[in-house]
Amino acid sequence: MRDTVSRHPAPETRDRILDAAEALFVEHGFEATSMRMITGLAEANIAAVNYHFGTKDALIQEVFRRRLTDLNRQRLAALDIAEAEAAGAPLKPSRIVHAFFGTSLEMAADTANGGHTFMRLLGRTYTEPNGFVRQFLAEEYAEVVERFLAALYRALPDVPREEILWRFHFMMGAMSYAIAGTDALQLFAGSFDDADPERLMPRLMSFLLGGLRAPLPGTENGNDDGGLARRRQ
Amino acid sequence: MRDTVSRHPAPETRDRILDAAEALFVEHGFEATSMRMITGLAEANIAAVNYHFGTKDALIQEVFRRRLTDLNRQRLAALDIAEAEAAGAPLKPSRIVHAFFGTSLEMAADTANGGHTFMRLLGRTYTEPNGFVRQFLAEEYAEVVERFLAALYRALPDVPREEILWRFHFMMGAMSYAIAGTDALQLFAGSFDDADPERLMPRLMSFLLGGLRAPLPGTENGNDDGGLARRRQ
DNA sequence: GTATGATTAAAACAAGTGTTTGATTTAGGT
DNA sequence: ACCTAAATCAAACACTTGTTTTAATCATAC
Repeated sequence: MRDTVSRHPAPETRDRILDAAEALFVEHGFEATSMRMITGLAEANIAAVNYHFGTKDALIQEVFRRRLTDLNRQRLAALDIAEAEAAGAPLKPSRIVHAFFGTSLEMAADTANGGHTFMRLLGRTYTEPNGFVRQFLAEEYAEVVERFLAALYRALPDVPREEILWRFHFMMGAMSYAIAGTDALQLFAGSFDDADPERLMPRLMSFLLGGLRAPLPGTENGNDDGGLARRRQ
Repeated sequence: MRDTVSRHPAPETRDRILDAAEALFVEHGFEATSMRMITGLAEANIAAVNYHFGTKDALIQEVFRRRLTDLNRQRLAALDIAEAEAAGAPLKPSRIVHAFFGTSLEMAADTANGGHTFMRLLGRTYTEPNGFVRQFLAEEYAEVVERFLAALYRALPDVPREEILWRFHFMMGAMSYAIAGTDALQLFAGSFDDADPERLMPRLMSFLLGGLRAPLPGTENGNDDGGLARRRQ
């Protein structure tokens, strides 16, 4: 039967399909990746994917679920540790940012086990409109986002929550591009070689924190938006 | 003949196809959008797209070209003005950032003529691996990126060029998400209503400039990366 | 009005899509 | 040994894909 987990330790075909799908999705996108490409790379029969997952959409969902559950658990764990150390006091923004994006980049640094592949895929998917994938992401993210936003609200009590929300969103964008990384960078900088992932983490962190702690729009000091923020709130 | 511009002022069918394609691409992606969806929405015959553009790939390319040429011209014009005002002196980073991202957001603010639609599509495409589209983008962007990077290098002589390049990349990511905007934000913040595009510009500008001018990674003061940047360069 | 070239139209093309079927193999429990 | 359920397989399903073909229409110039 097609119910996912059986008594037996689950043969390897299922996992080979997931790995192949993940790799092909990030390279060609969901729609451009056919079942035959997947089963071909996984060296499985074409019917295997329907047998193990039911439909292509269910396969896509499972590709996300298996990694995202882990990732979000790590994120929450990192936040737990930080909050435990703070012993009730509001966290420093940098700790929060690091708990979230640090774990993300750690997974992205894992090129051997496909973590990097997956994070690229994830970054793209936020802005993609794959109806059911978005819905699924929203559910999978609900708790994590709630916890981290709450932490940021406490850490930055003077900043309007709306603003924090947007900046968190911007940070996600920067991270997404950071992970897409060199491939995308070469797009507008032909001669570019330094892709040292060791340096990516501090690079991104500096940028994110700089953005998060930037003076609020509408503030007159140091903002200098070129005269475009005439409208004050 | 299928040569693009004829003697006659070009009938409207061609443009209807481009508009329809643009709208559908941003909603479903390139591969998931079929010719029949396009010609259906454009109220044209299925053969019309091959007649006017040759192939689907050529159509995709033209969807980008017609807007990107304009956008990049505006970006360069904005930079020209800024440099003229500076009269040879290095520009302020904020002016450069504003010349680039301000024009981008202006196009994104145009919801009536499809500018918003296109900018969302563009933001996604940077990180997408559509072989020939990426190649095309690289060519189309070459001059603009060269000019803006050169301006930033002059404006921030103390910052390693490598670092500037990365931060420019991060800024592109933040902008991409900013434009993807509310749709993506609702993904992890269900109750969210403020999508006022008037406020987006100053919001993003503050964040971008904060990130661009953040202390360099490895710098000991104010960095606070949570202790992960042990490795010093 | 007729010739000319650009555009549109309907129909078909081969190839590829996700999914299903039914038979066959594999493995484990009693 | 037999039985049973899980897993794999080859083949076919109905349908959609991008593209091409051939004929019909349209507008304009002479």
